[in-house]
Amino acid sequence: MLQQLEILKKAGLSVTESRKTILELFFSAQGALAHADIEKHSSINIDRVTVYRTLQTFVESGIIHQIPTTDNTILYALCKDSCEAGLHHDEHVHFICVSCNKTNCLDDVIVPKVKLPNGFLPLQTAMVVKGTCIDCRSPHPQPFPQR
Amino acid sequence: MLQQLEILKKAGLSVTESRKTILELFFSAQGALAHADIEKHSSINIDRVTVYRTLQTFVESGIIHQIPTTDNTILYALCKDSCEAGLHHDEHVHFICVSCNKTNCLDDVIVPKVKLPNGFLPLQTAMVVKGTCIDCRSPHPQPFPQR
DNA sequence: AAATGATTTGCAATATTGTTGCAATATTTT
DNA sequence: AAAATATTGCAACAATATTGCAAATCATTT
Repeated sequence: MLQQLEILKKAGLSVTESRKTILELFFSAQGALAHADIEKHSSINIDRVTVYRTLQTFVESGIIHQIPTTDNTILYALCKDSCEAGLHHDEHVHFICVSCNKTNCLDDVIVPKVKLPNGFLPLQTAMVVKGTCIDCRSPHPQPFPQR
Repeated sequence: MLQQLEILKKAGLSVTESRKTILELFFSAQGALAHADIEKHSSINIDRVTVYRTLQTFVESGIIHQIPTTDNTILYALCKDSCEAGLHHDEHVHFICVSCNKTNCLDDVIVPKVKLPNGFLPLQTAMVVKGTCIDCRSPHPQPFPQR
């Protein structure tokens, strides 16, 4: 709660109810969130348009980062420490569980550098692993699949 | 032309005009294609729905593979040799140029293995690099940005 | 604390994108 | 060539995304 406020201020953003609420949701979520997850969240009553604009603002301010997917959605997750506005240092691996459908940031697994052909200049690299997560392999799996 | 026909037959698919046309488009394209690229392609007059279904069929048959993006689209590109139906061996790096917006398969750059935390079981890994491609760094860049 | 100015929000309208059922058509098989 | 199967296009619909603008909220100054 205190933390959220500081994040917004540090990013130079106005502190509004919507932004606080959405930020809080990210903190309490166990994985990455899609636009639809936020919009349809039971305890939230924020206009679709505001959600779109808030997510965009947060990305531009380095508060959250995007995770690419192959299902016409964009997933968003909190940036750890210091992502500068616009330029994200989120060079960690993302894991999408095909069973429970949760997406986790593996913050400790950094994306390895690859050698590109001559002339290709990399700026940012995303790595997304699909598979089965630890919860779904443990003896007590989630009762219901998520998202 | 001959090649396209064989690909369809080998995949056990009916050889139809739509499929031949779309496959041909992939062969003549310089990069990956999104649904919209195909639908809006000048010389093509295929129903939206057919395009959706064709892309889905091609993915399931191992003819094309999907490339995840962070812009609410899915990109598709031809699979090189042997992708089995459903299970793709497209473990190469994809490069999205932030200047001309073309996406290339870097077929020779294979995705490195990463060590995941205990309990995480990987099935498939995607790696997408954003940056500047060789064409846009060369002395004669594309006159107009694409896509 | 109130007034001011700047920013943000929600609504409405619109545009774009994706899905489903079904009849007509095309393809494959016999 | 006819029968059986599969594909296509249309129509209707559903879901998702974008824009302009007035009302409301927030930050700043007094």
